[in-house]
Formats: sequence, C-alpha cells, structure tokens
Amino acid sequence: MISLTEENYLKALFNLANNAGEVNVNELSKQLDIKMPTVTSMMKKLAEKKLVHYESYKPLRLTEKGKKEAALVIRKHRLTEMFLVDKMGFGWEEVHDIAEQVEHVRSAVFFDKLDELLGFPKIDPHGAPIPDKNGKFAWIAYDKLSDCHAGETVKVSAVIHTSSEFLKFLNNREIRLGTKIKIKSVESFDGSMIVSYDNRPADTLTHTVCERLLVEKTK
Amino acid sequence: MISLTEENYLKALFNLANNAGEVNVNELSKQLDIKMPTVTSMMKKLAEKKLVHYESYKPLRLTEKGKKEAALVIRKHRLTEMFLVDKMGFGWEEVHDIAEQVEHVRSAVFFDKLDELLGFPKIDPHGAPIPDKNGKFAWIAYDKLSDCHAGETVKVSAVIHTSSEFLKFLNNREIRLGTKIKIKSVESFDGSMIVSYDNRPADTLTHTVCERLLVEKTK
DNA sequence: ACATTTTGTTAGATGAATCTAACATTGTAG
DNA sequence: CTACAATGTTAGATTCATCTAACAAAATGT
Ligand SMILES: [Mn+2]
Ligand SMILES: [Mn+2]
Ligand SMILES: [Mn+2]
Ligand SMILES: [Mn+2]
Repeated sequence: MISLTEENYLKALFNLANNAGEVNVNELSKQLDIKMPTVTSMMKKLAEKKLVHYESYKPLRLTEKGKKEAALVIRKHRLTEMFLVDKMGFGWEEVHDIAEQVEHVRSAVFFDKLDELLGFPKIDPHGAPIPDKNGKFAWIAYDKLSDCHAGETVKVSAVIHTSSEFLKFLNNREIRLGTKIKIKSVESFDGSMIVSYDNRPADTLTHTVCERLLVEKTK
Repeated sequence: MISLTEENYLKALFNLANNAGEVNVNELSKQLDIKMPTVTSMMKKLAEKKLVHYESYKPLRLTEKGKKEAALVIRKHRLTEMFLVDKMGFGWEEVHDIAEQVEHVRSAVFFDKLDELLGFPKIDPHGAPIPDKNGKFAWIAYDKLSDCHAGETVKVSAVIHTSSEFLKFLNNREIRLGTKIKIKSVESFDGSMIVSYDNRPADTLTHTVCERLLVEKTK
C-alpha cells in the first residue's frame, strides 16, 4: 500500500528524473517544499519498499517498480485534469491543484470510468502524454518553439512548466494547443520571437515563453 | 482549518445525532470503527475548536458551528454522489466509498461546478437532501413504507441505511426512487408486505426492507 | 591544496491520529 | 442497595510525516 505522501514523492521523483534518470535529495526537497532530512528518511522508507534505489550521498533513482507506480499516479493526475477540462468546463489553468488531490482517490473503477468517458485520451490538457494502465508512456518528440527558426510555421502541441500564471498569460494571448504560429523573425540578442497566429497582429514572445512551448513543425 | 479526519468525525456526529441531537462516545466509536479513547481525545480537540460541546461523561453535542461544518461536508459528499450517478453513469450502490474520499477535496470552485452542472439538485441519488451553501437542510417528511397500510399506493422517495448490499438488493427487485408501490396486504405477525409495482408479479418485502424505504403517499 | 559553499545525513523533537491497559463513572438488575 | 455490566477517561506507547540543530561529505574556486 502506497500512502498519499509516498505517491507525491514518487511523482515528484519521476518528473524530475525525466532526462538523467537521477535526482538529488536537494532538488527533490525543493520540488516538494520539504526539508532535506525529511526527504532522506522518506527515501530510506521507499528503498525498503523497493521503490527507489538509495545509497548515502548518491543520486536517487526510481526502481522499475517505482517508475511504474509513479506513472500510475501521473496517469490518475492527467486523467483527472482531462476530465475537469473536457467534461466539467474548467480552464487548463485551474485544474492542477484539484487533480493534485483527486489523484489520490483509491478506486480503480473511478479512474477507469474517467478514461472511458474521455474516450481513452492519449494526452492531457497541457499536451502531456497519459500513461497506459501498465504505466507505459507514448513519448512524443516535440521541439521547443525556442529551437525553431524564422520563416517556419509550427503548431503548439504541449506546454511545459504549467504554472497557473503562465497558462493565464497564454490565455490572454489566445495561445492554446493547436494554435499555428508563424515565426516572422528571431532577435538574436535575447532569443525573443516576433510571431503571428490566428490573424492577430504580430506579437513578441520572450525567450522564456518560447522555451515553454513545445511545437510540431508543419510543412 | 478542519482536517480530513475531523471532517469524518463531524459528519458521523451529525448523522448519528439526527433525532436526539445527542450522541454517545460509544456509538460514535462504533460508527467510525475507532476505539473509545481515540474518540474522547478527538472530542476534546473539537471542543477546543468550538465544534462540539464536550463534558466528561455527558453525551456529545455539536455546536452550531459544528453543525454547519458537518452539513457542508455532507453537502460535498452528496453533490459528489449525485455527480457520479447522474453525470458519470455509476450505480447508486457504487458511489458512497468514492464520495467518502472526494468529499475532502479542498476546492470551492470544484464543488460549485458540480452543483452547477447538476442544476443545483436538492436531493442525492438516495433521496437524501443536499444542504445549501450555508449548511441549511430542506427536510422533507417522508413515511416509512413499514408504517403504511394495505390498499395504499406510495412512491419510493428515499432509502435509509444505504449499504451497497441493500442497494444491490433493490436493483435486483428493480426498485428505485420514483417506483410506485401498491400495498396488497401486510402480514401482521412479521410486518412483511405483499406488494406490486411496475406490472411485475406480486412480491413480498420483509419488514427490514420496508423500514428502510421512505415513501410519499399518492392519492 | 586548502577554504568555503553546497549538499546530505544523523539525532532528537514534535504533532496528528491511532492503539492497549488500567482505572473511573454511570446505569441496571436483582 | 449493592453488584455487575456498560460506558467513558487517563496514561502511556506507536506510527507517520514533519521539523531543527549539529555534523559529515562532496563540490567548487582560487
Ligand atoms: Mn498537473
Ligand atoms: Mn498529490
Ligand atoms: Mn453516501
Ligand atoms: Mn470521508
């Protein structure tokens, strides 16, 4: 049995590990806003349960079992977010905090029903993939808008760092998943882009914004 | 701030208090499946928070504040159950355990949205009233089927003791809210009733069943 | 290479919610 | 009215998740 608290640690570990596969105690501590000694002791507990590999002073790594359990929590989170947006009419900027709680509901039928009512969605409202019931992800390789070039037209496919503030900013600019953005020019000194989309007047997106938008190139 | 645990105690107190307004430590202990000393110490804590009146060896009573908070938890529970049945397609026998968890989600907008999507329902899937946002109940005075007489035709309006087993029994008999039951005869020695409804063959309902069905008399 | 900073661990304390064992009060049945 | 049963409280222990203070290891920079 994995407690609510343990589920949150596993999810945070998984999300931080994305590239290297390794996470520092310090990083995890900051991510969860929990002090390092608490994290150390929880890591020992999760190691007992064979969910993480733990050795003193070494970076943390999820075991295969840990990765699977983490993926299943992420599945519950993302199905919840999708349901809140698609079926309940919430904005994509409103759903994270609610999903952070609902993801801990213990009921297989509940999440199966969400999945079914949503038509077995593959991505969540922020474009992130929803793992299947075995915890397998269908990773999709998107480009950061900030890595694209003047003259290209791209489709917004996902957002990273999905803080409510950033999502509200995108709402103001009327940028959503699916928006086709034409890159007019790129300022080489600060990486900001002058873009147009949806017949709006040309607009500037800062490098910070462009780094957080994942896109697909359209030919 | 009222913890999840405290919310469950308040709800149990409220539900047990229905008539007398008073609840024994022992009753509450059994209801929650928590030992008496634990209940006593929680009562002292809730008394500190002005949610219950507590005096040693005296029956427990919710304060007005406690009643209101309890009603608001019940509101969240019942809105959740209603949503699960009406909007998600669960059976009325499946929803209690899920609602028991979802009721603790901390998000006013979430429950407001449920309420709105449901069209501000007044009763839950078991016929129980849903308190308003101020914790006020619109009590409806129903009769127990067991208090009705041969020859009367009544409409099932609510069920009490909504265990999954009892609800599945009603499913098998195709008895739901709204079913019109004609009382053919009452066995005086055991209180069982021979009834007919929905053009089904006459059927016997034991006293135990009749006590748990709340009905309205139809003229 | 050493001093300093950053990161990580150990030890011990705390608060919430639970338990058992022992004792106290209240209610009840002869 | 007394004895026994039922109910309730107190005291002390446990588990979980957290913290702070002190110490230890690793990384960094001059
Ligand atoms: Mn989220
Ligand atoms: Mn969470
Ligand atoms: Mn219920
Ligand atoms: Mn509950």
